[in-house]
Amino acid sequence: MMTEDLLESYKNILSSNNYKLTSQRNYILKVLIKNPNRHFSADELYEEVKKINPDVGLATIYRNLELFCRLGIAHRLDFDNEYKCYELSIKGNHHHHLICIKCGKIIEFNDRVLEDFEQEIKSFYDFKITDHTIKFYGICNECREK
Amino acid sequence: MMTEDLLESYKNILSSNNYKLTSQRNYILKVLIKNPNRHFSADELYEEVKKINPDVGLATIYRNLELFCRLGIAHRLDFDNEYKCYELSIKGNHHHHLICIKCGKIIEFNDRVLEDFEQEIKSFYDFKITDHTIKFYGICNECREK
DNA sequence: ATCGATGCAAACCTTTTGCATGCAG
DNA sequence: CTGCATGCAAAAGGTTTGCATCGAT
Repeated sequence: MMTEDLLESYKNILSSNNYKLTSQRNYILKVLIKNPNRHFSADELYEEVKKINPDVGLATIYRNLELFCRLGIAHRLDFDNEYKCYELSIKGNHHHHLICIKCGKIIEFNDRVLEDFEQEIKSFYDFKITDHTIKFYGICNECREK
Repeated sequence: MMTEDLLESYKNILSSNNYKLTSQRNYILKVLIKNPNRHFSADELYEEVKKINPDVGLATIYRNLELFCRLGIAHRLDFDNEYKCYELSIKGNHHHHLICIKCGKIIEFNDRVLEDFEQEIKSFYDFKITDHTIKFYGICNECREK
């Protein structure tokens, strides 16, 4: 999907849910779309958006990240951080993380092996799974060589 | 393993690493051992320990939770909370979580199916895995019936 | 014109830190 | 005794909120 189409689809989600298309929301979405692999803290996103529009408020970033999560446009990532991180929920971009416990580097990987496992859990625990996250902790190749 | 043995083994870890066996550490360990299935925030643990010894300080709880994690006695859980949660690292108690997105209930489950998958990741990404966490989000049976 | 969205600053909440005192080894 | 551990209070850091104003519809 092109980035313009992505932006349009997110705008559609906003307006069809009766949220206004403000310039701030536009800027925030553009920054998120331009950096699909980045895990943004509210403050990092704030710094990026300020480069385009220096008058944004940090509170607006927080309020909209929360809104985007509620609308499924973005989602929170739970790392060991002291702060919350977010990324866009792009279909087909489902992935998980390898987290190096030495340098903190995060490697993304895709998986397709968990579907059988999910089915087992679903029947055993009577729990309808809608999403999952997997994190592997370990030592990356660079840290091992040091 | 009996709870007394557990307590002793944790005390051994502390003293063999030259940390003192203070009454506060003793109380904290006892509360954690008495509630092996509970995910404690620092404040919740503080409240429990205060029931035994009303003079503990919250800072002591924080300092010791951090210490216990460094020594492998406990570990952090990364849920969607605003605060950090901890639980004991009991051998043989490795488990993962089903998290209901409606009521927030957390169901623990064991897994033994990921070993092949880990091996694949290890060779493909050249990443030495030492630990992993899996979280499945969904709707539990009770919430589905409502 | 209306009412939601924003910017700013203050408030909030969890976690960390500095410092004097206490106590385990 | 010695130095780590503690309690207290203050500080820090991220996030939320109140309120007046702005601007999308």
